[in-house]
Amino acid sequence: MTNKKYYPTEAELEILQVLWAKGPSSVRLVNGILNETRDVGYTTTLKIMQIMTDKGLVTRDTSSRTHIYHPAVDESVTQESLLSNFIQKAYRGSAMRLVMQALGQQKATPEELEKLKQMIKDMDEPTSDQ
Amino acid sequence: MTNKKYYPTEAELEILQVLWAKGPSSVRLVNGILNETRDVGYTTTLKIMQIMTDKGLVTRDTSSRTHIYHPAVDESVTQESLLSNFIQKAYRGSAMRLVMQALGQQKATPEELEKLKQMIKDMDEPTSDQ
DNA sequence: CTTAACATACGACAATTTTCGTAGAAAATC
DNA sequence: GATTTTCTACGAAAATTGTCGTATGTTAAG
Repeated sequence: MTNKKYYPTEAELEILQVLWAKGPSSVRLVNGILNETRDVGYTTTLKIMQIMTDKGLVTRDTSSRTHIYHPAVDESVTQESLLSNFIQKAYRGSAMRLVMQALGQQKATPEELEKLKQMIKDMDEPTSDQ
Repeated sequence: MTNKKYYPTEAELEILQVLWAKGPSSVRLVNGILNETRDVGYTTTLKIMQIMTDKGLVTRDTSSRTHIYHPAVDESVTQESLLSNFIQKAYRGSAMRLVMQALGQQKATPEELEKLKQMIKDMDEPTSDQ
C-alpha cells in the first residue's frame, strides 16, 4: 500500500531514528541498537520494518540475502510533520508556548544561542516585507 | 488505580484541553465541545472521562446527578512532560533542534518576540552563576 | 401517574500497534 | 554432507486505545 502519507508510529519512529543516524542498515544491526535501550525480539523489529516497507517509510535492497533498509522519508520533514501535529494536540496550536517551555527545559551551547539570536533577529526585521 | 503517573492518551488530552480552557464541566458540555470539531458519541466521552478518573487525571464532584469533572493535573506540567517525551522520541533529545523548527513554523507577535529575546538573554548571561 | 429525556455504569467490540512463534530457505561451520 | 546459524515470511496473539450499545436509575414533562 504505497502512495498514502503515513505518520510513523512510535516503534517505526524509533527505527527511522536509527536509519537516519546510521544510514542504510540490516535488520540485525537496527535490532542491536534498539536493544541497547530496551528488549525487542529480532522478529519484532523485522516485522515492523516489513510493515514500514509497505507503507513506504523505508525501501530495501534485496539483492543479497540480508536485506538492507534505507530510510525513504526525510528526517526534517518527518519531524516537522510530527511537530505540527504535536503543537496542535498538546499546545492548542501555540508554537510559541512550546518554544518557551522547550527553552526553559534545556541548556544551549553558545553556537546554538548564536543561531537562535540570528533567527529571532530575522523574525524581528523581516527582510522581504513592504 | 490511583498513584501511578500517566501520560494522557490523545483522546484524554483532548478532554483535558477542554477542562483547562473551560474549567470544571459536565460530560455533556465536554462532549458538546468535542463535537464542534469531530463526531464523538456521548457515551464515548463519558467512558473516557471515567477512565481518566481512575487514572487520577481528573476528579469529579458526584454530589448532584450530573457529575462535574475537574482537571487534576496541571496544564503546564502535563505539557512539559509530554514535551520532554516528544523531544526524546522525535528529536533524539535535541530540544534546540525542535525550537529551531518550531520557530520556523510560526509567526510570533511582537510581545512573544520580546519575551523570547529576554529568555535568550537570560540564558546567555546566567544571573546566578559563579 | 405515565412517558420522555437525560444521567451513569458497564461490558464488549473494533481498530491500531506491538509482539513473537514457527516454518522454511540460504549460508556458514564442523 | 550434516548440523548449526542466520535470514525472511507470515500468521496470529497480546496490548492499547477508542467506540458504542444496553441496562438501569433519576429527573422533568405531559
